[in-house]
Amino acid sequence: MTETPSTPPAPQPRDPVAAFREDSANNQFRNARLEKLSALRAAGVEPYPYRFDRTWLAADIESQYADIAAGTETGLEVRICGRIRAIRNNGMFIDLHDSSGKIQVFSHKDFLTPDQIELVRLLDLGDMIGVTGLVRRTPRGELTVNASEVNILAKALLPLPEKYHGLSDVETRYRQRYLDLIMNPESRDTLRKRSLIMTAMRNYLIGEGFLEVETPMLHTISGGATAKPFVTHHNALGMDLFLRIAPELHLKRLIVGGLSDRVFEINRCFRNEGISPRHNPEFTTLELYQAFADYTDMMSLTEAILEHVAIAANGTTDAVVGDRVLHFKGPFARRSMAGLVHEITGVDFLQIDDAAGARDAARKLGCKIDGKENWGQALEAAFGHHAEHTLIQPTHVTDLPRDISPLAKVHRADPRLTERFETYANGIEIANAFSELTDPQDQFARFEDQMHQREAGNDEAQDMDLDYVTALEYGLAPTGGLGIGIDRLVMMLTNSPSIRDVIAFPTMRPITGI
RNA sequence: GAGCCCGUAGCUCAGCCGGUAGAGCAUCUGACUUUUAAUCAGAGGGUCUCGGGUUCGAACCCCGACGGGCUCACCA
Repeated sequence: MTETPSTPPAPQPRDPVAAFREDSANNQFRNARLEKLSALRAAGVEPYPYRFDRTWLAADIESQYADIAAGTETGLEVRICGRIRAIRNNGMFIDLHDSSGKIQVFSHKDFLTPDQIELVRLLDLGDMIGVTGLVRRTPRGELTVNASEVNILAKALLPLPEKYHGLSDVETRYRQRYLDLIMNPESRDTLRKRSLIMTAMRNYLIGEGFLEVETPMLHTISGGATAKPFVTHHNALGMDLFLRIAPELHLKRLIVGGLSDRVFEINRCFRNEGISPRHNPEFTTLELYQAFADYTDMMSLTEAILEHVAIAANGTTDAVVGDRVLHFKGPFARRSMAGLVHEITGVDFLQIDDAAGARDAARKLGCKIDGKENWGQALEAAFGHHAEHTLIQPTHVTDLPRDISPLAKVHRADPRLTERFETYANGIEIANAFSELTDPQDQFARFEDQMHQREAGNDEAQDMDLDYVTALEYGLAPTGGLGIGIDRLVMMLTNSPSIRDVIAFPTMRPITGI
């Protein structure tokens, strides 16, 4: 009997701490910089000091002296600080980058003590330094600070990526975002714009009388959306908890309680689903609820919010996405889901009465149908397959089926539909809103229907939330609700092809280190 | 979860039909004090992601693993 061809022996994982120590010790760049670090300390210079009094940002100096002629001395003494991004002529010229931009530093023996010249000799690309000196424009036209004092603020032990081609490896850019941000101005711009967008959104809503609130991330019942949750465990309670898939049910409880007639939350949701250029396991949403309003009010509000944040991001309601320009200027087109499908495919689902007929119709339209779909799911499938990707300019797709909208009020004109809309742009959904279902008995029945769907194998069906039904039994005012996917909105307003570009630290598999 | 593609120096990339590793920048040494991707001369730097296999010989061919990208599925 010959030896059984066994699976190859599992590679021994390296102890990551030992590996870090070993790799560091063998790193020629790091060792060269460690020697300079020692030389600094030997000269009495602390390479990691506590603070620096900055008086100017690079961009402010530039705008202040944009018009002075080459060769002009300003007489203004500034204290600037930032990261060394280029060294020319043996340290005589240093490009210093701060959060606002770049400025050149001139370090010459005429202005610096011999000790300071020695310190400059020990500087490397990537070091953080502070510089004191007079501003002038060189004969070659470069705005420059004539250093009279140089302070090291942080010695960099590792070299930066190459100055010309920069860092382009997408994996490194996402894993080591700090490097990406140092090297790629467009990454900084995108994440800064994200912050502007969120601030503008908050300010707008607060100006409209909305109260910002926080609701639980840890849920005992996974509700408010149809999605698979992450499960975690609380040791002291001895129970599993779900990371929330949506804040919806808690926010509406706050409306019931009268905390405010208008509440909103901008925060994270978690869904245990696939990762793609448009999906990250954790993502950020705006959800807001406005008492005494319905879904038509939400359409206007959606338009107002998108207009407002588009201008905050880009100064215009036009957003360039690839080779297209999206116009975030209301009013957006309003198209019913069934109407769109009818127009595009010629099939009018409203003329089909039963689920089996709807499934047949969807199947004939090329949709993947497994036979368990109800009428609304079949219509949704047809919409997803044929209509969704055609919606380039912002469009409210209205009157979604009741079957797929367990938290929305039945449409006042057609019991198969709800007063719900989703806003699409560039072929993807960015907003979802409805006249909230406020009838507790109807809500209870909808939850029961969801439970039946779950029993039938739909693991994304929502759980019964009896406390939420109880809240409704105390009376929820007519309420309009709206959710906006912040990440996707930021993608559109920053022309980012991947959701990972608009999330500072997107979810990545760890490096195993074998 | 499936399919396709990718992984070479710190970074950006070459590496042909399988013959034993290259460039630029960066680093180090020297020259040079008004540069702008500074320049010039020299030097060092590699477990070719990892593990098997085929072969006299593998960065290259085959199998597997790991990581990433795109597409699809699911969804926002």
